[in-house]
Amino acid sequence: MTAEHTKISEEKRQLILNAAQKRFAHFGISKTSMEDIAADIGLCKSSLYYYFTTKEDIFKAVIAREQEIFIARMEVILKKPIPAGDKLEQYILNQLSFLNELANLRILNSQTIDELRPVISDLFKNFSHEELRLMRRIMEEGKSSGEFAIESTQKNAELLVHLLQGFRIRYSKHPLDQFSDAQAEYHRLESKLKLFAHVINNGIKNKTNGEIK
Amino acid sequence: MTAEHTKISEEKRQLILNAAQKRFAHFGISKTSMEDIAADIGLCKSSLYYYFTTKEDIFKAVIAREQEIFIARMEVILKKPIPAGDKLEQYILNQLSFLNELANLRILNSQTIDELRPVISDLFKNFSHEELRLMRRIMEEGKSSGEFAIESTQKNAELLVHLLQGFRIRYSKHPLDQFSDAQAEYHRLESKLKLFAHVINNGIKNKTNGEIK
DNA sequence: TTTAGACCTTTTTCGTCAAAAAGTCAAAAA
DNA sequence: TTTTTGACTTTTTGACGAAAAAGGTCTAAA
Repeated sequence: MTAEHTKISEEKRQLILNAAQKRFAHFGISKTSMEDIAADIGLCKSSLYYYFTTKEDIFKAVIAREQEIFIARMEVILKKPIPAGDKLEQYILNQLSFLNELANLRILNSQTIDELRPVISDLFKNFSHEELRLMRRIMEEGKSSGEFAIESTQKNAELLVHLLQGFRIRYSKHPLDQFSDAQAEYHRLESKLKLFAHVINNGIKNKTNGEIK
Repeated sequence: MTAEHTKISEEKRQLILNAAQKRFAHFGISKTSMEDIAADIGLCKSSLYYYFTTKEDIFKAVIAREQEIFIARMEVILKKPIPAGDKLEQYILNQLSFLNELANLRILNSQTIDELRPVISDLFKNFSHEELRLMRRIMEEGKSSGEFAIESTQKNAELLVHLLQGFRIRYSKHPLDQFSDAQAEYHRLESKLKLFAHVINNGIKNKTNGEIK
């Protein structure tokens, strides 16, 4: 019987992931040892192997959890009884929080990427697929309601997802917390995302709804 | 008297840059020695130091030249007697060739980036500034002619440049030549950029011109 | 079911040293 | 005067092996 089946085990798994995530964010993956993680929650190193098979497994779980949280939050948005354009805007604005979390995790740190390229690549592919699924739903909804004037929901969804992913990468190269005032930077980024949502919405909407920024 | 002042010198400088660029593309920066570059054009290593102060200097010059070529090509587009929307589209579509050249140069190779982070950062900042200047000109032109319905030319230009830069980074992570059929991948990317141009154009244009994809 | 300690194996780290590459300079060549 | 060179010094790299650290396994015990 594997550990995940009991409630207690699942809680401890989360504890381990929390500790690992903090360590990873502070020191990076390679500078975080299994002993460190174990010590943080008062366990012996070998106990971690009861819950996870390898260190890489823990890393994957940390990222996957973060991605699942993001996807879940987006699912909530998709279920709201609001126009597709508004959903799109909220989706775009939510990049902000996700961006911060990823940046803190230093997944994008090039050293980390070199070490774990295939792992990250897999996680990224899967996540990308999920994002695309959500975005396509927004597109389909907007198209079938006549709100969006688009031809291919697939292509438009792909474009948007890729733009957002590029945006994330670009901004995680210039992390917010480093230099300038983080708060100000945050607001600047937010207003950029708002403009982005506005332009895109304008760009794919039917010509009936008219106001311009 | 420095070397750049004579015509002969300038030509030799370009020869050196060509040789260096080829080497960098093939073997990466660290695996290219000054001797290699010199030998390629039948010179002695120490002669290179007559034209460039350091190896890093050569690298910077290679990148800068590539960026200048891109900027110059965009300047040509800006001078054409066509609507701002068409200029914008052409600007966006030209990402494609630039992307390939950058990818070939392996600037984005993470090892390289780690070695030369501050250098690249500087070059990137300057280039970013140039791009912004060009994009702002397109925005201003479109706004003053009434073609674009935008409020802040600065903010819209910034948004577009950042989206394009993100797009470039994203796609250079998945280089074209590697796996799948390069030709097919190229066309897919091109059609994505076309859609991008279309959506953006639609998004910022006045409501008078109406056709929808 | 969960944990810890002993244990083994693999990976990193660290020092050292020789080779390679970067960079300097005065003199020669054009 | 501009350009090139070879001899030179300084700095960086890569290989090697020993020691330390970290990853991972297993059994006994709580």
